[in-house]
Amino acid sequence: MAVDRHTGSPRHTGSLGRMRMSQLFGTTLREAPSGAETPGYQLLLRGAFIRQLGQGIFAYLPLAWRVMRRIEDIMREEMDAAGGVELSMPVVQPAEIWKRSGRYESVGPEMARFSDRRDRPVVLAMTNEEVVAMLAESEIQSWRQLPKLVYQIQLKFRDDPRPRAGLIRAREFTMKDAYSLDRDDAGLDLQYKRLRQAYDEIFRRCELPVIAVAADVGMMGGTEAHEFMYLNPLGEDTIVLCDSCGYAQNRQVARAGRPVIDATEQSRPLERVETPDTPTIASLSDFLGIEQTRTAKVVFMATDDGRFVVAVVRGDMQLNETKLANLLHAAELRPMRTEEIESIGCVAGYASPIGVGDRATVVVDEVVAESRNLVAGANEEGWHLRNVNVGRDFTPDVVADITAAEEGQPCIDCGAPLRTERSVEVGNIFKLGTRYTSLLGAAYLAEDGTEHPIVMGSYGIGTGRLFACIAEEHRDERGVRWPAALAPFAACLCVIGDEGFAALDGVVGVLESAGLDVLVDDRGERPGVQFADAELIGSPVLLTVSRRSLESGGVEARLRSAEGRDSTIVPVADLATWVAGRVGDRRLTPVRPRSDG
RNA sequence: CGGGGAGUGGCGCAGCUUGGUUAGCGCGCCUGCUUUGGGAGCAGGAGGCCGCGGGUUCGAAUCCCGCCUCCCCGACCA
Repeated sequence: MAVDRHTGSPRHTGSLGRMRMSQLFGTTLREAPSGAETPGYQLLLRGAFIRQLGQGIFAYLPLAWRVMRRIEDIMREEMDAAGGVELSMPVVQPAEIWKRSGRYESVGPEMARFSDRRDRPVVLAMTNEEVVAMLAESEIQSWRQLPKLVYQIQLKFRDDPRPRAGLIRAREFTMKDAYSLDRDDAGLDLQYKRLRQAYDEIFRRCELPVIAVAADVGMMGGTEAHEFMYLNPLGEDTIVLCDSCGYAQNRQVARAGRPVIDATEQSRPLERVETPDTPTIASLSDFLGIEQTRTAKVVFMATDDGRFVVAVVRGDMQLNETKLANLLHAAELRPMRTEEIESIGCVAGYASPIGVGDRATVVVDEVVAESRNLVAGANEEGWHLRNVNVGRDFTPDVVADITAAEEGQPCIDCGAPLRTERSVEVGNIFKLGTRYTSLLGAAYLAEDGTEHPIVMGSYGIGTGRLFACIAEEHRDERGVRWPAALAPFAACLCVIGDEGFAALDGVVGVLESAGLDVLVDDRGERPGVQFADAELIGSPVLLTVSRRSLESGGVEARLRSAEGRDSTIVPVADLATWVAGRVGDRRLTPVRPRSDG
């Protein structure tokens, strides 16, 4: 068939039309738009996978959408295998249900709120515990109807104060969120464990290396939580790892082994010492010529319900605000303002918990409580106190671990030095318990006729974020190298010259009849342009048909994952087998339901 | 919200300090010819409220004021 590459008329007929490059929507870019600094994000923009429409708001163009659908299909298979059923819950929700759970007030401006035409307050969904609890209330009456696992893949909106790194932290994003409903904690434990396995399998099939770490429950509430972390410096979470025993926790909750403290040291008398110009621990230890471990510092925080908190940690350690907030059952902590600090009789930079009395809650870190004779402020500009001892000089309201684990500190389990890593949270699982179900009245009748609140769990994976992390993980300087199971197409076919176009139908035919999807570059571009775009798009198999390849006996084929550009000639008759053998994971295999345990 | 940076054809940038023809360059785009294995060559074109509004001035992309948007750092964040 003669093919006119220049008139704009259709270049092929029949089923090829589904996968012509000329049909795709979006232009590849030689340079990434300024402002995109994350390397994978740059490649997604250059390859016309995504376009930004506003801060944290993106359009997924056809290439990205094909990848997203494949990711979603993997998630559906694994969620179904874990016993889940898919449903869809509304994005626009009545504010009423969020008021009933108490989160309408507690989550803050991160939740988008507006009014409908009759002035009724509504919100955009940022997660769906309330809706699930309401559905459970209406649908579940008996213990016989439990357990359940429901999930959806659906849009979320969170008005994040600072979106960044493209899709890694967007405001609008899709998320797979799942919710388990059980009779009791034992049932929840079982589903939690099963979902954790399902998540491991999802990330394995997506070829994204993640580790599960124990995490803070945050705004979700509940008793236990794990986050699935992709280790990458562009992440915003710090996790604490022990290479020796496998301890892995989010820094928000991680504990480190305590330093050995000499408990036999005698308490010495309190002593005022003049220390001009020493408002920081560093300047204080320099001035007095003592280790920072011999000092105590005071951090002033206020809770969202207006309580003042004086937190005392050793000078060389950092306050962990999450630990402190959890300890105080506070939704939020903020630093106290200077005038507030003065109002409780303290002087910033030279602060002491001595004399605060009941004007604030005094929380002392365990290490400080056990140490003797520390140097602390004197609540007077330019003065400190030597030999401060907890218990003798002031009485704390609470003694607890409120410091952040640091790189190099001993592991609490095995004592080996801890390591910290930056990471991106791509999924999480929470044991919620009865927090939502009891507030929203979701209960069931047990075998013995007594009523109990349903026990709930919640499980999320950010699909857009997962997509972005995969692009960060699998790339080189020329583009993304998509895992075979996820690539927008199994193969990309570059077509060179009239001879290439003439052979096109036969080549694509054998691939299509083998069930392989091919993106045909029918643009008639020069070879270099086609090669560059094929590598940018990143399908696992790169094919070229041309006079040269045909004279050599077939189609040139190589793998996108290969380092060099060496290719082999594959006869057309063998092509389907060759390609299929190299994208084996791509055709999704049925997943059998897992047995429990 | 605080600190920093940037808005000029689809993308990347220059011009602005020191106001003055028709706002320029590379890539991309359109037409023609030549080309066809790693982002072609030649020729001819199209495309700009120079982010928005106000002000100064005979005259503003350029100077002044206000606002908006985007990016980075921090605060914040399931």
